[in-house]
Amino acid sequence: MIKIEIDLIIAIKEAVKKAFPGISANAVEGLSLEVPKDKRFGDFSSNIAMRLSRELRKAPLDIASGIIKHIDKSGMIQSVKIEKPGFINFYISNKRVISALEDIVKEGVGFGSSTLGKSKKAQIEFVSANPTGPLTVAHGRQAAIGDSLARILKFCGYNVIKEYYINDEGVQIQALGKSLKAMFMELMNKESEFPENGYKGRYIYEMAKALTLTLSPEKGRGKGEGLSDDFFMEYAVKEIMGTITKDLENFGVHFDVWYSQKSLAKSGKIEKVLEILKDKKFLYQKDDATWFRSTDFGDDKDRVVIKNDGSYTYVTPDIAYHKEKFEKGYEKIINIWGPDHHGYISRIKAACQALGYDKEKLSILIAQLVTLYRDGKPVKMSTREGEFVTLREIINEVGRDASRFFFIMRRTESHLDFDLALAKAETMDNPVYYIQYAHARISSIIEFSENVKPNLDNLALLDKQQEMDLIKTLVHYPKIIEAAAANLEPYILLAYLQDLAGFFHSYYNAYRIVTNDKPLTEARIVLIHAVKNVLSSGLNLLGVNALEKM
RNA sequence: GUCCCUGUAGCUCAGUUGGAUAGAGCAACUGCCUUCUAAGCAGUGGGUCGGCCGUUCGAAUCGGCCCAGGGACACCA
Repeated sequence: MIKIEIDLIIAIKEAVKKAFPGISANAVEGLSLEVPKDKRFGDFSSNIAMRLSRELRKAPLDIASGIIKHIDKSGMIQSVKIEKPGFINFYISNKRVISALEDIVKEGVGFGSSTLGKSKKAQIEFVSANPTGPLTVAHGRQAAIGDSLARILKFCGYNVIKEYYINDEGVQIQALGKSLKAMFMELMNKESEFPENGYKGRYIYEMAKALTLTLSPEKGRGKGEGLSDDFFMEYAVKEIMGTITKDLENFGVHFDVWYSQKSLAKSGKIEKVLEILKDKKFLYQKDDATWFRSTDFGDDKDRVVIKNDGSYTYVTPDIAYHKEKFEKGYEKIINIWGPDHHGYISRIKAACQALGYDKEKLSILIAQLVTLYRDGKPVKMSTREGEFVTLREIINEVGRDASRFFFIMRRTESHLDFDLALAKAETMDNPVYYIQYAHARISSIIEFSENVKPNLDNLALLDKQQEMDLIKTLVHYPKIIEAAAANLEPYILLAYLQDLAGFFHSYYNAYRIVTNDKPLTEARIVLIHAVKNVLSSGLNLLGVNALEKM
């Protein structure tokens, strides 16, 4: 909560106690203010009068007028008005707004950051794409959201670890190895058999082609004899993980931990977690398989953890993996999954509860589908068939900034239409440039006025409507950051930056920053510096560059 | 069939967790560059918040029942 708000709430609480001495203590506890959508209703609004109506058995309007009699209107408050049903609306004085700007300037680049997270350990696992092919648009969205979220949480004082879970074993990986082998054999004019669930993408061909060059006949295995399935499998995983890592780095996404499922399997942790579940009586045998009683925790049906052939299902290692997350002491565990994993939420949460962990610490976000539009038509995709648009292609086509921005533009759980032409357009249609342009414009003005020093002494000269709007918007930045963190939604920040940029463009067109009036210019330069700082801070949290020139 | 998500302006979407006359961008139309970046600004038009009922001071928001679209319902990963 921001300082003005805290001061206001204290003032209201005192006024309520003075106006209605007999009021119960908890009536004013947890009192919060609202920022009205419409400026006409003031800078902050309170519904306390309506809330107290029942307890006091009085009309909200009467309660409101009783309260405002006891509110000190000197200093921070310009005026207080009562509106129809019983709202009390507060209009903050210019003086108080300007002192808020002073505080913002003094905080500098740290403005907006907080210690809300209290250095608690947080882990965010995202992308975690199977190494069976290149990253696609869908992964791009998860990468952009996850990385931005990590930055925001860090800004809020969390100790954040970004983790990628590598699914480097299992049926799909075997199919990948076999696909590569088949392609390699074909290129060597040897008999080959393409697996039923094989991967047909162009990247398979390219890997096979590269192998034909590196595996020389002199080494005695050039024709493919003696090359095991495992060899091809490991080779393919290594290669693909290499390109995935590179793509992510190019996208500005850096992971702290790469967690291999294979290593998890080798560690014996899967057997251990099964033992624990068994001891707790959450496992039973049926049809030669071992089942987990996930229905005890609200899942639709029980789940198989050991198949009748003795192998594990997909969830089994994942249960062990999640146990480890809790064991490592993370207070906030965030997973970002694709929509196809929707059904797994309840079973993973069930497993965590069965193991005795607090499921509230685990947030599983589903990053909904991305529909790519090219020339107004949706682009169809299928990984198996090799028909897909890769993240790399998107970055090459529209650039890193625009792609990150577009991926974050909508709520995580809502479908996203990604229009390639729009993202690429360097015109006013494109919202990325709108924000970057505001930042570049400010840089340009600052450069133009390099002989003018920002001067805090003259801030009282700021009295224009647009100036107050700008400062009030800046004041809300910390609240926005908190909201984005609390809701795990970076788009809240993005929308705010659009607003802020809008207020700046408006101001810029209404008034000149640099004039012959030196004190006024000094004050305005202070203001635009503050705007620039917040724009750059916010863009940075989204992983988008704040450009000095455009 | 069961469960989950979605339904708000011509299009793409917000709506501060129940607040006031429901907003933004795009598209359409009208203006603004001899002065700090026109990738910008100012303005106009555009709505049965899918429908009905309920909860209360107050509902796009909460509950129930319908309608429409999408997704998930493996001893696949």
